[in-house]
Amino acid sequence: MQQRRKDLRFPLPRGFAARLQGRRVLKVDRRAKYILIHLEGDEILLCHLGMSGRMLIGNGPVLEPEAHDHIILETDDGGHVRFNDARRFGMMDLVSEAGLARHKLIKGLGPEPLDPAFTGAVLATRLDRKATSIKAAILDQRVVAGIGNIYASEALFRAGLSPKRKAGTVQGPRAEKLVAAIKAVLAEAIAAGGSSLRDYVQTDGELGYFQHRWAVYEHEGEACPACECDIAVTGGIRRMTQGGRSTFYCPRRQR
DNA sequence: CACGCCACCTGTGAGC
DNA sequence: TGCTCACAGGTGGCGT
Repeated sequence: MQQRRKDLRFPLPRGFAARLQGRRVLKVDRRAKYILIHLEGDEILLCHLGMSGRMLIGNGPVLEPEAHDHIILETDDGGHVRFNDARRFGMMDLVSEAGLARHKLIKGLGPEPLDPAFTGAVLATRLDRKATSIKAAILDQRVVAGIGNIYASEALFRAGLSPKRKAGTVQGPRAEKLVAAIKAVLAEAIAAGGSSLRDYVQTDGELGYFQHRWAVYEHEGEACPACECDIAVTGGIRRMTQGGRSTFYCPRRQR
């Protein structure tokens, strides 16, 4: 294990390298956008990729680290896993199994969107009386965990809901429809290998290709795939800024 | 407490 | 060609 910086977004924990040294990996899973690497000895390596972070798996030792290779995990078969993150919005921490649910980055997280327990009724309850926009609400990891800016626009488009709609009004059938849309968008994106912006790659180095299926994201001015309307009249897909983030939507289809 | 906004950091691409 | 500037996938923290 090579630790090439003392911090990522946050300081790495004291004794970080020593606490990883020689630990066998028991399993890897995740909660929301956090990767959980469970290690022998009651230690979980908690990782978040931020916006630009990548885990790159390679054979053999890392002879010459590349720019922004911050953490290099060496495996006992002679291979390695590099955490590379140009923007350094990613983070890592170590936590015990019992401490995970109480960890400050984990404890407030909302339900997993792909969990069968995440239903329209559950979302409706969590949105009840929320004054903020539905776009901001589904991006809020405390409301539902794991939806990012691209999939928020895509899910609202599929559900036919305006991103500007007050979150508290998404109740009953609207909440059911939104939950179905969120599940469908995420499942399809996972099956397609994720979305690529610029140089995003999967662990095998291939580009994700869900971006080719975006209906609205980065399609400003283009025809809405669900409308028959004349683009010369409607202007097609629109882009606006909400909370400093881009939102793409069809004002005719989404209400 | 709920909400809106900014900062964090670097790379990229557009515009001049 | 080379410079400057706006913007980018996330989220913690602060002010209101």
